[in-house]
Amino acid sequence: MAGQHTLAETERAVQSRLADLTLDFEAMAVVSNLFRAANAVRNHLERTVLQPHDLTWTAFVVLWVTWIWEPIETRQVAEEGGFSKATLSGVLTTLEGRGLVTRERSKQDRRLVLVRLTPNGRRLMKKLFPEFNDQERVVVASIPRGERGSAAQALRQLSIAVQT
Amino acid sequence: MAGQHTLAETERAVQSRLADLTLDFEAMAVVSNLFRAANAVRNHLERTVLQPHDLTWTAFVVLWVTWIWEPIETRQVAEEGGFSKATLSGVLTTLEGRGLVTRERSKQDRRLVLVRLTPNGRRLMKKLFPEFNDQERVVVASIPRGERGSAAQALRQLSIAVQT
DNA sequence: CTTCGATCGTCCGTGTCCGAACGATAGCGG
DNA sequence: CCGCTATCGTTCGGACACGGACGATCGAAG
Repeated sequence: MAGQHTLAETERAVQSRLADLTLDFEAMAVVSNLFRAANAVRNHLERTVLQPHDLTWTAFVVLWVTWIWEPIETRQVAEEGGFSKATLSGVLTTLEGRGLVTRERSKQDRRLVLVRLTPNGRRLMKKLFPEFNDQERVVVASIPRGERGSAAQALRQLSIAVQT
Repeated sequence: MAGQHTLAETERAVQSRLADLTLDFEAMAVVSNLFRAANAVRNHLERTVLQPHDLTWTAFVVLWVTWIWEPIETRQVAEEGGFSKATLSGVLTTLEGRGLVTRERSKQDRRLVLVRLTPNGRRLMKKLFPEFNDQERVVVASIPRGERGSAAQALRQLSIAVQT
């Protein structure tokens, strides 16, 4: 939803299709801008930081979570990263093939699989994360310094509001 | 990034990996919560509104954009929806197969393809969009009424900040 | 010790999602 | 009117992304 039409134009167009219904355009604007922003920021970070290292977004998230919490169980990686176990399984196979992470069955509970970074993986993250954080700085530069905390809090509220 | 660790725990863990570097944790929190919120909201809307009608997120966005602006060129649909022309091409084929949209070559410029809704597609959207907007209301209910405008504006700023 | 329900990670099928390459078309300069 | 260059939508290959089904494993109840 990152088009060229203004909000007012969109409202007028929608209104003409559903003239008889009362709609919440403010809610529509918040949700629509949420996805527009998430898409734009993700594309920016992928282009500027991830693509030069031949990493996808999801692969980077997996590396990041593992880097911070290793050794970590796969279910926790999926939970922290916000995607399904099925998705993680494929990404882990890719990263394992590139020699960035290792899988290892837990001795205590042989249903679990522990994920770790290889030395190469750690070296990559030590170089990559500062670059990533630099670009995060660029992204939030448009929000006044004093409002960043409340912005993060409002976004957190959105997540909590829709949790089942 | 929707895990169980607190922000403070994460900061401490990251700091211990990069003790020698100055990082912007506030920027990190904003970006991370942005994706957490976008994912959570999308999942919520998919579950509550889209799945009962057997529609994916992207398919709904395509239908919505087309519904508002038809007839519309495919490049504009992709631009408004925030995905690539390649992605759109596949989704359009699916929607065409289900009899919800039509493709038509432009007479003026035969490189262009115009997209329209079928009567069935229009009927579906007329029923679906009010349901969607109802859930958008639920999502933003956690943000105080007076702050929704500025929240939408802040998100819009994020998109603009990373536009090349 | 044995059954049984719960939970783990993986696999499968289907549907996005993108960059790159492609053929078709348009509009320009000569 | 004829190449050149730009732009269009599609296709292709590879990597996500998810729900559901699966075998392996655990813990508890009997």
